[in-house]
Amino acid sequence: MLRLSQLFVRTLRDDPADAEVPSHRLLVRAGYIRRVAPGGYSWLPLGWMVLRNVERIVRQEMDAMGAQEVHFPALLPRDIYDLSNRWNEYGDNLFRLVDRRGADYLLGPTHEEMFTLLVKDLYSSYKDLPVSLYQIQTKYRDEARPRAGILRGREFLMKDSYSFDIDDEGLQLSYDTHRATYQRIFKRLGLPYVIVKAMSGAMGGSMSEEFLAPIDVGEDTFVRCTSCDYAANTEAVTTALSVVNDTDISAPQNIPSPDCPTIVTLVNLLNAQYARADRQWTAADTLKNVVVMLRHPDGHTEPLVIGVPGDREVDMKRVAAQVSPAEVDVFDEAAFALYPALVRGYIGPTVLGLTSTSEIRYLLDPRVVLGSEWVTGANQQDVHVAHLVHGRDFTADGTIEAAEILAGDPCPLCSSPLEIARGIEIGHVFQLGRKYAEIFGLSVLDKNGKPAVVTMGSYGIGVSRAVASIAEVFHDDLGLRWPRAIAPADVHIVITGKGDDGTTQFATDLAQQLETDGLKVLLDDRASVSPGVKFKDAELLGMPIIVIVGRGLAAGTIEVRDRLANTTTDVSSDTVAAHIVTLARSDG
RNA sequence: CGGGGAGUGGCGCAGCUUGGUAGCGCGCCUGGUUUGGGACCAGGAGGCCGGGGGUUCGAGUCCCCCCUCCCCGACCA
Repeated sequence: MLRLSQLFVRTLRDDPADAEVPSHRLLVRAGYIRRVAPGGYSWLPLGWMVLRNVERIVRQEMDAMGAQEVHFPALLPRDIYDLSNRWNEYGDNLFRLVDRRGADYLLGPTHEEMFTLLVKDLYSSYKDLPVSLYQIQTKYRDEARPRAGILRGREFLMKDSYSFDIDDEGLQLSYDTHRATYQRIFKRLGLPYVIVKAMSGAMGGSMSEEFLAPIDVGEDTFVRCTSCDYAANTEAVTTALSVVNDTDISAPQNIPSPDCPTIVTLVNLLNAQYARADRQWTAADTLKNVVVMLRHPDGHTEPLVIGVPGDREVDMKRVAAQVSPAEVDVFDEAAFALYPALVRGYIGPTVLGLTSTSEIRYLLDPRVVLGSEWVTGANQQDVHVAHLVHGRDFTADGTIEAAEILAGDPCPLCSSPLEIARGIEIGHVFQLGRKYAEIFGLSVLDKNGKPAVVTMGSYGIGVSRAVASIAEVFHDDLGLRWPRAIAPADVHIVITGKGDDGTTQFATDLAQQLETDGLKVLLDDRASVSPGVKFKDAELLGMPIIVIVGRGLAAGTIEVRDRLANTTTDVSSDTVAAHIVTLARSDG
């Protein structure tokens, strides 16, 4: 039994000034967490109970699917991460440190390397596979911008697991098993989620899906089809390729366009001086060429021009996801000086491409379809060119999904409109393939006695982030509202009375009875605290059931509030214990 | 790394324009009165006013430099 008179907690009357999102605000105000550094939080007793409850559910389900728990150090030597090149690839997000002998160490941001080496260390036969291992570990990432309390910390608790299979069919099975387990976990946690297609990013590999909790304060943007079940992170949305067959387009025509370096000025000029008979020119008629500088993990840089329809912005997040592990830098003045072929404001496709004289890589968004005609830069100051046809007058080195995705865009599967929403990434399942196995030489002997490279999957759940996500979903104006499965206690008993009126005695007996019945009770036994304060605290702290032992006791009734359903019931003091036990064991 | 906001007892804030004894509310301690919606009275404790340099008889306040935090973007469980 938890007694509020003894519990190490202090609730705050006012919202902390530095907290914006509800989970951060309420977790601090209710005394669940305290900030100690940017992206670093201490867990106080109530918060720690919630975190451990989430962890327990995750662990139970992982064990139930047959995965086995291990535990690695967070402090890891550099050489292992040099082999996978992640000492470099991870960039500034890696916490690096040096020991007394001058040796480089890092704090693990994720543990693919360690798991791969561990399996290599112990296993050497196909008979040993498949195997899935996991750990629940504190991870460290030196995030550029930690935010929203424990939603994005620099130190956070994560369940990461890895599957090892002899062939692709096995990997698919392991992947499906993890996926199903994740669905069970999030159901038990009470977290709503959408499974979206994702980019494989810096990890390499192929099939990848994210579990997003659809919450507006989330950092991921995803699309969902309004009619079929297509859903994807905007980074991973694909555009159906099509072709225009119009052989009746005029030859390219240069048009003088002084002081028209932007799409808006260009469209205005076209309508003023080159008005077309059928309709107005729009930004969608223009081909916008955006230059970025790619910085590869080995340090070398490369310019890249991306062509998108002029009515769309380039979504740098999408670009970054597709050029990963290279990083995208802005193309600044100094860079333009190095590449005179690129005329700022008048860049056009005719001088671009790896096989052109400029040797600058040129990629097109798939919306710039083969056979379509465009107005675009003519690669000289103050000149644009019209009637330039993709495939006839210019080609590119390939396609890149770069244009921003807008609500109403057609679904790539069924062409119905897409809707856009924000979400918190609470889980990620991923077919890694053989990348790490090859790097670390993880192979086993197959049936024929020949070495076969193992194929891997990697799967993560942000445990501490799940706590924040649950708080985001389950709160109201008054405070937190924990689902029964993860609440620090099942019942919060409030005593309002003078102490000599029998309320304290009754409440204490009731608490004892409920504990005997297997419930966890938080008893507000504070003397000389006014009822108003106790009510406010009970609502803020968020136990799913609030029981008030007060003035009704004289008439033989106890007030039972269901914080989740937001209902209040007066129950006879004789039967209240049974009533509460039943309520606590119901769904919710 | 770009843009915006902010650093004053544990928490929330005022004071700065116009330099002159560091304040308010909450919380905390003591005593008393209260007890169904953040009670009341009286008395208390607690502050290198983010840091460093300057200007001045005198700086929380004016000037310069630095640091930190929060929010929005670029990056990621």
